Amino acid sequence: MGKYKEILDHIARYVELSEREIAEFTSILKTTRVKKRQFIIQPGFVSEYRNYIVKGAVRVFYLDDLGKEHTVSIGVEDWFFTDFHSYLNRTPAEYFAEALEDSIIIQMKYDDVEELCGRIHSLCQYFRLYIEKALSHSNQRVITNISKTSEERYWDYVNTYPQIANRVPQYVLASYLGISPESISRIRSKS
Amino acid sequence: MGKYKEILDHIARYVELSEREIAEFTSILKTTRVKKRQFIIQPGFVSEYRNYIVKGAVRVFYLDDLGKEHTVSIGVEDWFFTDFHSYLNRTPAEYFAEALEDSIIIQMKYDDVEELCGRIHSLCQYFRLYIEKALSHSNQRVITNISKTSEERYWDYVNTYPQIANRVPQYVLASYLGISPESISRIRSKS
DNA sequence: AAAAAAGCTTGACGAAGGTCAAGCCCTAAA
DNA sequence: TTTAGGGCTTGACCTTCGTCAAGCTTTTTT
Repeated sequence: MGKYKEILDHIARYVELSEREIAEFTSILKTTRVKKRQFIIQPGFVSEYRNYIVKGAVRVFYLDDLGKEHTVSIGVEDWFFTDFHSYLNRTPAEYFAEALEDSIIIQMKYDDVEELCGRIHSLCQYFRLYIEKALSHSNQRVITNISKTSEERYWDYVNTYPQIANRVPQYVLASYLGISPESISRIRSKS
Repeated sequence: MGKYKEILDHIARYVELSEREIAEFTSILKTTRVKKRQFIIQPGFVSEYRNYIVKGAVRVFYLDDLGKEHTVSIGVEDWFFTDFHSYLNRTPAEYFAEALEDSIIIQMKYDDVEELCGRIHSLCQYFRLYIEKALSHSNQRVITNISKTSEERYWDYVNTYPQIANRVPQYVLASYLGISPESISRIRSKS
């Protein structure tokens, strides 16, 4: 079971699973390798899985009517991602998920997760606690977006996630923060 | 138990609770009445409760360094609100929650909710499912904020929540959408 | 190693929307 | 019914930031 060490450690930070529960949980997992620039989720197809990044980096983005990209999330090791709306409602995705590097991800199907959460209380607890944190984080992002200037948002991000900011292309960061790449360039050149 | 009908109906849309579980759950609930303009959460104090609105309207907002208000959420009947970060971490709140009308809210304490979620599987399921939906919604709001113009955001909101838009002051809606009240006024006068 | 693709920078320009200030309107209290 | 306060509107102005275009640098591919 060494191959699922990372995700099991992640869960262990929230709840304790028995040997039997671990076995049941890992039985629904599937490891997938993707190459840089490969899509894991595409509009039109249902986002069947919750995806956990073991190694690499992935961004989720929305392509608007004018062809502009808007990044929903940037994930590296130990992050989950999916098109949540598509995943929860089994409707076609509206977002792309694209590997920014060659990556290894662990995937778990909606039906399997729901079935296990229905049977295993501690797993249900884990997902509840994890998602609550994610929600608090998402709320914070909304407020940051409407209350701070571009420059503040940029430096906040770079200071909070310096390793991610160095790792992803600047235009990805720009579309995550809602700033044009040119403006990011100008902000950087000021100092 | 007629007094908890609304919130129990809300839960019943996600999971089924036994008589005994309903009794345990309602035992941790407390009903509070607040007057218009009264604060339910204030910066500096821990947001102890998850709050459910039975009747009335409440907004949660952040006051920035320059004294500008930024609305995190606008809730009416059948909505939950809290300062999630404060509630989850038992740290002082950063947001205000203010009654926009005389309101009736149901409150449940963090410790009580956690204790019950640890014991009652279906309640844990309920919160998990509800929060997952809230997260998907919050993600959507982030994307709307960075990808649409002020005018689009305004009309989207008014079309999606016409009854809320009519019920709350325009400056509240403005600070929710990240637009100045003057601009909202101009957008409206165009048509 | 050469060619192509992807990403970053800089400048000129313009539009969207914020700020400030004044006045109006409506509700609720005296 | 008058007055005060809260909320909304309108105008003038100005700042921020996005767009377009061109050139440069770095990375990837053949």
